[in-house]
Amino acid sequence: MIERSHSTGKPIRTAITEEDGIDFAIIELFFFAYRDFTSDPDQILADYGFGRAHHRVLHFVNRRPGLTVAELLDVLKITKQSLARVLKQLIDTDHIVQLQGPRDRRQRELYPTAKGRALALALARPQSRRIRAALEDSGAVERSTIERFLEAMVNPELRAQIDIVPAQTSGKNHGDH
Amino acid sequence: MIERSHSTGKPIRTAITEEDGIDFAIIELFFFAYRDFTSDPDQILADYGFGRAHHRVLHFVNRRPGLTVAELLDVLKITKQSLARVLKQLIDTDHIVQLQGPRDRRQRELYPTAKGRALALALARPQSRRIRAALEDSGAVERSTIERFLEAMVNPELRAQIDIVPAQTSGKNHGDH
DNA sequence: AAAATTACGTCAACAGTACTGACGTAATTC
DNA sequence: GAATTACGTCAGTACTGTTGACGTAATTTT
Repeated sequence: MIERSHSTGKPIRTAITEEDGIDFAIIELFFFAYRDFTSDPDQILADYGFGRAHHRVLHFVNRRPGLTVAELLDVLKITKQSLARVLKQLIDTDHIVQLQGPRDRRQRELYPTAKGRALALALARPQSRRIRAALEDSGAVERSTIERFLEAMVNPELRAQIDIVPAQTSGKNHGDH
Repeated sequence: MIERSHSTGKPIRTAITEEDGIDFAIIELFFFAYRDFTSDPDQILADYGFGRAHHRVLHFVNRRPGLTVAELLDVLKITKQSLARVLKQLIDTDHIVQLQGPRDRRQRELYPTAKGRALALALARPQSRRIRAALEDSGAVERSTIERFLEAMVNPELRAQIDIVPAQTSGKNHGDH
């Protein structure tokens, strides 16, 4: 049973090399780094019965208060139904509130509550700590260096999403009304 | 219905700032970068009816041919049952073969077939291309800089896993027999 | 003003990946 | 000979994601 059934391919016993100039080292490091990067908040989320999806929603609603459901879907690149369940839970648990859009009353603007902001901060804290430590531990690495590299890893068409980050308190849309 | 039921928290209208020294910028960039980084292979995998889990197994079996099931579980940080389905499919489709461990016959050493190696390479190619482009686009960033930063992001206890990477063709264990 | 479109919510059905806990078998170690 | 180990497998469950369809209120087009 363990001996392969005489028609299968032969085992290759040599490790895959950097042949063809493939950068396996960084590919693998990216996997390990992201795995551990997300493990910090995962533990906190478990106490609330939340998952990674809740975290992402909470993060972006705190980063861009007043964004609409459609905008959020675009940033997360998931479907309406996927968002619906998670968003409903966050609203029911009073972490997020919806307000009718002032210009277009069909839209729902999403805002964090004090509770939602506190949780977003609690989730971000260990991640930020890990980043700071990594910057220090890895020697004379400047923050901007990492920032530029990560930004360059993002699809060019989607880089616009990153720049939507609020400079101050302004918010890109309807600060008035 | 859209007006929150008078007992809910008030909306916070200001964006979360870098208050408390939280590095939201890099946190967010890491999310976007990883999302797009994994989207390349995801498209190829879909053609085979495989998912991201298959990719990870295939990657590590190619990187460390001859690793055992237990070692693989340890690297991936998933449970036996999670691995079982995925591994079975990869074996059934002749991407991976199992050989009885020479020292301990209870163990199954995992090896890629030619087919499995080819797929691993095909999946890694676009990711490597993206990394190279990002290194170039982001200016005078050295590969080693990014490598050191990512390594520092990994939990110290788990950094040992990274170093298991074969230097050449050797393999850390039983190259003989 | 009527018709078309848009923004959102929701229902149903399903897939992939992860989990826990339990049990069985062959091989190794005590 | 008994205990332990490595692996496979079964059952049941949870989370996050998918597609497709339908309904409603609000806005835009004609």
